[in-house]
Order: sequence, then structure tokens, then C-alpha cells
Amino acid sequence: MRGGVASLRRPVATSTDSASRTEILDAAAEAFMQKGFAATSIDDVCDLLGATKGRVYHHYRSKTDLFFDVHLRGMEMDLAAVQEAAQQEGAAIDRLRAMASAHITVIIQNFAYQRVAVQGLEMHLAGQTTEQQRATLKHILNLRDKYEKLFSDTIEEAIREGAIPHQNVRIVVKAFFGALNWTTLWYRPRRNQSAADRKALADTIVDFAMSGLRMAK
Amino acid sequence: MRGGVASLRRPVATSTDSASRTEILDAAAEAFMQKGFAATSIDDVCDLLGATKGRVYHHYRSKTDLFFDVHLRGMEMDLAAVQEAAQQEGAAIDRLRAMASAHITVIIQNFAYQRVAVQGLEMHLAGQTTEQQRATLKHILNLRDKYEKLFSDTIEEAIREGAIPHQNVRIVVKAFFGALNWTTLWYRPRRNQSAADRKALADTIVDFAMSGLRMAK
DNA sequence: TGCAAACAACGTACTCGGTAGTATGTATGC
DNA sequence: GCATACATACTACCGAGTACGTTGTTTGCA
Repeated sequence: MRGGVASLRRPVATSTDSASRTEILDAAAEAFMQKGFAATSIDDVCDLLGATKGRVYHHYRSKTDLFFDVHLRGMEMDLAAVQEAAQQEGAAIDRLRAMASAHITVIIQNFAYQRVAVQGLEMHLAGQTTEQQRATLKHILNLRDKYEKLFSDTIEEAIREGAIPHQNVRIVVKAFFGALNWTTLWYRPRRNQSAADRKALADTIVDFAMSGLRMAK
Repeated sequence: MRGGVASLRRPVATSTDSASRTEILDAAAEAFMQKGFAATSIDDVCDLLGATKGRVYHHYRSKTDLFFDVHLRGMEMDLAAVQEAAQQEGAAIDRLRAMASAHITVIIQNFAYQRVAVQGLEMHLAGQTTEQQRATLKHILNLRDKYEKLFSDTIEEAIREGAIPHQNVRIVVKAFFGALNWTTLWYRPRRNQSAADRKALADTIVDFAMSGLRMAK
């Protein structure tokens, strides 16, 4: 019963990598992205891995724990990229743009993980989790709140600096994320798509989201 | 083998209501919304119904068919509301706002159906469908394309009218929908929330989305 | 008008395949 | 010889779909 969700032998859920675990996570992210959590079997993950159940269950107690770890990794990627942009100097509105840009870049580059993270948002309703798992779920939700606050704080700062008009930040930040995150539901990574193409895509979406803040009413 | 997906005895998938069927659809929408398609059992739907499998399988061939019909109903609600707004007279930019407003109003009022429709977007990847079902799926996708085209056409019209600058409509319309549809992933209908509250919420989001189109770069 | 067959609209009780999780074996470093 | 890092071979259960029974209502026909 002891041990974190992400690891069987380390205390709590800082996602532990060990090459092999990262491989499992990558395969799981891919599988969960393709079929969703409930419809994905552990054997599906194993097929992508070229391995069997033994390997997965050696590292993870349950399918749910595996899913949570993928979700967690996705959020950590986001936080790492965005926090850096958030701590730059300059006007709030410029930092916000940099943050949004970093966010969507992570989405495009680590597509599977981010899509799983979005799926995870919908799972809170279903109560099919053990007590142990609720703890990690809470941890993930805290990360999410912290992440969203990073954005809403910067938006409010930009309002105080007069760069954008007053508006209901609580709601607007949702629409802001919506414009960015919706990408996970329609975009499909293509091989023949150049880095410039991806940057153009990201810029267009960021422009849209930033413009959305420019005028209240 | 004959008969549509939505009905066992009527030709094709115009969703047929008959009081009892509508009850089943409502329960299914609620269940699918709460747990997602794969995690929802027919018995879950039956519990919400206060009935048993016999009733559901009397009206629907399979769980997938039931899901498709919910999805279809959701899209029909959207189309009905938005098409009316789209056929008004006036500047394209004004019609577009009316369309967006109608869209999000439907989302808020028929929350379960709309959430299921969003889920349906992700299911195309998984190929677990029969030949019959692929037909209805194609039909649903056509509705979706038609729906999106309704918006992108109006956006292009607004560009020609000079109301908004040139921009990549193909991408921007996705971000536009994202800002609106993301609501299904965070909003929870509340009893104590007045009609005015809901209108304020809708207006804020529509304002954001419309503003997003105002400036390219 | 009356009645019986037919059918619609369910409920009940079963089957059967898929899948999460487990128990156990095995190789390979240390 | 002991633990890590897996593979193999099970079990136990859940849930989709089915077969069949039951009740109420409509319809064909004398």
C-alpha cells in the first residue's frame, strides 16, 4: 500500500524517469491519445512497446496510476516551458504572449501527452478512484490551478498596466485557454510539415487569443 | 440488417423521437457526459432511466448507435439555432456575433448533448465501428463540416466587407470554436445561477471570440 | 360489436468475450 | 544468493449483446 502513485518505491508523485519508464510513458501517451483511457487496454500499450504486461505492472500498480503519470508529465512539460517565459522582464502583455506561445509549442511538440492531459480534465467527475489515487489527482489539480493562475495573474497585471481593458478574468482566461487547447482536438501532426509551418500555426492561434483580450465589449 | 442506425424501422438517421426515445436519449446524454462513452455501461443509462436493458435495446441496436444518436441530436440543436441567426440580414460581422451567441447558448442550455458531441470528435480515430455505423458517422461529420463552413464563410464575408483584417480563416475558425466550445470542459450548470448570469457568461465569451478576429498580427 | 391474433414495448435471465490484475517463472547484473 | 527487470500463464469479473417471457394495445374479420 505504501509508495507513491507514480513510483512504487519513491515517496510521492514526482514523475521518475528511468529510460524504461519513459518508454512506457511514451507508449501509454500514444495509446491513451488514440483510444482514450477507458477504451485503451494495457495490452494496447504493450503492443506499442513490444513488451508484455509484466513490464508495465512492474513499474505501475494500475492502469489509472499509469494514466495519472502521463497526465502529470504533460503538465510538468507545460509548467517548465511557461514558467520560464513568465519570469522574463518586460511588460505583462509581452510576457503573456511569450507564455501562450510556449504553451502552444509544447502542445504541438508533445501532442500525445497534452491530449491525455485534456482527457484527464474530464475524469474528475467519474469517482472510480482509490484513496491513494485521489491524492495524486489532487496534486495534479493543484498543478493545473497553479498553471492557470500563472496566466490569469499576468492578464490582471496587463489590465493594471493599461495594455488591455477591464474584463472578467475568471471567465476570459477559460476562453483564452480554449482557443489554445482546442488545438489538441483537431490538429494532427504531419511529417511533411516544416518547423516554419508549425510556427505559423502557433503564431496565428496566439494572435487570435491575444487579440481576444484587447477589447471588452 | 436493414434500417437506419437511429431507428430500427425508419430508413435513415433523422433522429426519430417518440417520447420514450427522447427519455432514453436524455439519460444517455447525461451518462455519457459523466463518464464518457467507453466507461459508460448500458446499465448506467438504465439506472438513470429507471428501466432495464430491454428498453434500450428495443430502440437501439448497440451502444454505439445510441451514442451516435445523442451526438446527432446535439448537432441538430446547434444547426437549428445557428442557421436562423445566419440567415438574418445585416453586416456579416453582426451575423457572426449572433451565430456565436446562439451557439454558446445551446451549449449552456443543452449541456450534456453538447459535451457528448465534443467527445464524438475524438472517436473518429478509434476504428471500432461496423460498416453501417461508418455511414452515420460520415453523416455526422458532414453536418459538422457544414456547420463549421457556416462560420468560416461568414468570417470570410466579414473580411471582404472590411470589418476584420485578412487572416488564415482555416486556422482561425478552429481557435474561434475553441474559445466557445471549451466551455463544455469547465462550465458546470448551477441551479442558483440566474438567466442573467448565464447571459453575462455567454456575452463575455462571445466578446472574446469576436475580438480575436479583429486583428491579424 | 366482439374476439383473437399480431405486434409493440418493455423486463428477466442468460452467454461469452475482453480485460485488469495476479502469481509465478526466469535471466541478468551486483 | 539476492534483487531488479521483465515474460508467461493464469483468474475473476464486468459488461455488451441475445433469447425469451410478459403485458398492453392495435388491427383484421366475422
